[in-house]
Amino acid sequence: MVKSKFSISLHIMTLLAYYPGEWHSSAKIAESLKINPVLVRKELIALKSSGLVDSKEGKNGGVKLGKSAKNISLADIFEAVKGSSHVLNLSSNIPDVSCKIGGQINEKLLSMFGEIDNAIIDILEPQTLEAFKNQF
Amino acid sequence: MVKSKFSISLHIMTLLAYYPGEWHSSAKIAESLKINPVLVRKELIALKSSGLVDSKEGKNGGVKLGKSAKNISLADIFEAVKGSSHVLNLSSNIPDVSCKIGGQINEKLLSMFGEIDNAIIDILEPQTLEAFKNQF
DNA sequence: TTGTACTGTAATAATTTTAATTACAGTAAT
DNA sequence: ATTACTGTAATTAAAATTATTACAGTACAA
Repeated sequence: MVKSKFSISLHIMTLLAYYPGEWHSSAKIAESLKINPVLVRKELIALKSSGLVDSKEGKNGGVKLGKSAKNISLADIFEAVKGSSHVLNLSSNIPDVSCKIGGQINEKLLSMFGEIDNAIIDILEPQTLEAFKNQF
Repeated sequence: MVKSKFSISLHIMTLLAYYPGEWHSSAKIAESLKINPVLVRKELIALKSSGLVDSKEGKNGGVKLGKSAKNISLADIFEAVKGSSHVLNLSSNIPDVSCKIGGQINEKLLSMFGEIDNAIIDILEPQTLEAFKNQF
């Protein structure tokens, strides 16, 4: 998981929650986040497939929340962004498999990464997008 | 925090715990992890300054655990690696500060990142390096 | 007292990852 | 038809990560 994607997606979702009911174009969102519109549209792919946002093509199109901010938790956003990856990574190189530790450590690490992801989900679960946007 | 550094440091620490009492050279460690020896020595900087490893210069030098694996938790290693950074990051660009949300979101995100780091520490705290290395 | 095998660290190069840009087909409103 | 969007692919640019090279400093040991 790219470490800054959660920040970007949560920022997008907060904008949508702050101005509910409106269709937001990726260009306007990108202007606010100061990132490229194509990157916004790419971030939206995961959020859409999780049902967190709806999009409309064509003139006056854009994106809006797929459900009420009260019914979206920050864990929902985190899980959408994370997908099947983890917040932590293995080393890019495969360790020496002839070594007792090197041959087995990656599987142990991967299961630990799953626990770590779940610990993050647990603390984000009770936090709603509604409450988050109301801070602003 | 670089996402793969925890994996690298934990692998190093596991090797040291598996063969306690010996001085391990960065070259041997690097060979086992299949990474560059200089990268190993750089990883060791944080582990040394946290007292988790001792090092010895000169011939027959190397590194070994700074204390018993029973007294090292995986959280100790995580915190050493993490330092003052977070596992998640802000977007690399500064959002539009004239926007109600853009002007304030980074501080909210940073405090959330602190909570996330702490949640990880909480689940790693009860896990000792001794128990981890005994899996192999 | 010299050779050997290390750490520590800096500087640079190579590689990989991430983000930006360009381009354009498809869609829908007007 | 024109305009303003999404969706997506392809390419380029920039940034981050990792590897490599180099060498001063240290300690052991012949």
